Amino acid sequence: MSSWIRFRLKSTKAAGRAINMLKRTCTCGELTKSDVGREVALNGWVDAYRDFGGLVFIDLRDRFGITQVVFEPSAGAELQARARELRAEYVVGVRGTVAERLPGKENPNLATGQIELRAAELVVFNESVTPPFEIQGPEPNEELRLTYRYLDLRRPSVQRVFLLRHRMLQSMRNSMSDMGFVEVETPMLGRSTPEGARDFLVPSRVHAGRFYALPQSPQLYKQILMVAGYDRYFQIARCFRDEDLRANRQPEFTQLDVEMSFVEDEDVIATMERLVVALAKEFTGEELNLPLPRYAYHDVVERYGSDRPDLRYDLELKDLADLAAASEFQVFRQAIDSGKRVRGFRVPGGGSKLSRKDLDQLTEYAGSLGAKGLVWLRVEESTFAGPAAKFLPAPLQTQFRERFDAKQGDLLLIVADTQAVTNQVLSALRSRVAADLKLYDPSKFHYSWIIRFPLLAWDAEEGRYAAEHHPFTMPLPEDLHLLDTDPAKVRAQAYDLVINGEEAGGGTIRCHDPKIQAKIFSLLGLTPEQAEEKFGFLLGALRHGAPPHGGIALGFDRWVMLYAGLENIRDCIAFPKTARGTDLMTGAPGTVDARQMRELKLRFLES
RNA sequence: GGGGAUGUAGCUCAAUUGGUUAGAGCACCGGCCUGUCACGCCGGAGGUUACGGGUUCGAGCCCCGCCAUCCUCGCCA
Repeated sequence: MSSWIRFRLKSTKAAGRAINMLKRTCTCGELTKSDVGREVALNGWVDAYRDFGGLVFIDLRDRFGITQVVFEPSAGAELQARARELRAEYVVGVRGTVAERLPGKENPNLATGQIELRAAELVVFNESVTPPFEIQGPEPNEELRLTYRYLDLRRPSVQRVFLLRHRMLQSMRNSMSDMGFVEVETPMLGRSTPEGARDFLVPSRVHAGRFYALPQSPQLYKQILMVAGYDRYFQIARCFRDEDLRANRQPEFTQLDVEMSFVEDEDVIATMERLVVALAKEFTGEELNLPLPRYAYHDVVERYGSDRPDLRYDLELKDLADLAAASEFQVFRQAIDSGKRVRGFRVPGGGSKLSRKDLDQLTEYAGSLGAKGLVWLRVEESTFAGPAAKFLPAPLQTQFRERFDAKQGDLLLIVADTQAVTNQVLSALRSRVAADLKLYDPSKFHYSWIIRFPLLAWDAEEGRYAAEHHPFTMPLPEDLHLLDTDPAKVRAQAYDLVINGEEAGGGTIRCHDPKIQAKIFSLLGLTPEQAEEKFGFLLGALRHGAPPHGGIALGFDRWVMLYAGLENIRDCIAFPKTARGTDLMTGAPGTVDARQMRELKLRFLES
């Protein structure tokens, strides 16, 4: 039994007894044979009732477990009659004696299956209308689960997730504190800053026409805390981004936000690895070897088509430019001639395991991601099979074989297109094929760091560079000279933690050198005046004695999702939003009345 | 904003090529039952097939529109 219940039981003993209150002495998950003979009281929800006329059984449920209660004739006709009225999800208190079950009547599926509670007193705290779905029944559809979230959250399989989330939160907080980090809260009502995602805005009543913005992350505050000398900061921070949602993306989410002073990237990475090792051990039982593998951004994009590759399986991409150029196959030739790329990967055993229909579906999938086609080649004893095979003469087929180290029964998947499209399509195909063919153990985890991201990315639409991470990132020292000559080649002191192909977190060493910062601003198309206007408070802080500093933010929800074995981030957020940002339980976002609008001096424009 | 999937009883699902009165299990209601634990047995009620149009002798099924949920591209670390 958890200690807080014992504490409450003691502390309330002397308090005045409310009428009809029957306080529990135990939870529904803890009674065993050693409790036989005790008089106890349980509180909980009716999970199931079985009425035999002369004998009534109730399964009583709370978050600790289920205990069978039996109402025998000897308890009195009146008590039995009232027990017979109980229905699913009624909330009751039962007092009685713990009894050993009759021989042969034990239930091995219940932790409490050796005993039952012989009821002597029953209090119905509350009845329940018939629930829209059964708490222990088949999984209702998600729309219904979110509408009746209070019932969904009552389901044991869901409670398991939130108990895990709680324990991970506690463990993380303790680890950070033990490593000397100070937890500081930063504001939710802040100032809108450019760059990054769209802000959620909150209108100011006092200052009509002005708005607060909910934080996309505590980024600027945590840097200011470093200037203020807090040295090691962390926060379990709620962040808000008003962008379209995905299976792993919610408009408000929780991140472990970290910042450290007097550090280089190695220090941040090493510190986070200690945390990852501790959590992995506690919640997955796995002992990780340190350091975790690290890959340079350019290498993983080349080898896997993604900056967050799922490395639980191999399926490494190969470049085929030279072979494609030597072929007569128009799809390949045209791609090469127009400066595009031809790349692909080998699926071990895929030639025999994937049917023609599977391959057609993969082709369709590739098309939906922007590819004009998908070249597939089944590797046979000495030849290739597939629509494109006839365009590849035997000597070239041999070279393909060697390039992929292909064996009979394998499958080659090849895409000819731009760098961006081949990346996108091939990385998506990698994960889909790996999942379809079960090329990895879904209960295992793969952790890696992706490092040396580009500092800047060219934004064709805006005609300027945009910060790849954020505008206060420090370039790699050896790339500093490229800021003037070839800014796109400058690599950043940036690092992402990737778990199973999910971006679990990312961070950078910050730029505390005003000269370098000024240069970056100018590349971003910001004049000193504009930079001052937008980030003045941070720049001001950086001029008042800023230590070298850097940090990271880990996506906590995604981490819980992975460790809970979930495929959807909503399932580890107690009250999540739908993909369109609504809350089906509360109806948010809702309208507000005219008086609130007037107070804020806002008017709704019909679109 | 684009692409895709789904929507049938309270829930989970079925319903041949467009063809009789849209079915099953669970839940619900009534009855019986002293050892069940997915209790069992008997009986009952429950449907605007998301919604709005259309085609057809006839639509759950085909067409158009629309709403909701999910996945995804764009977007977003």
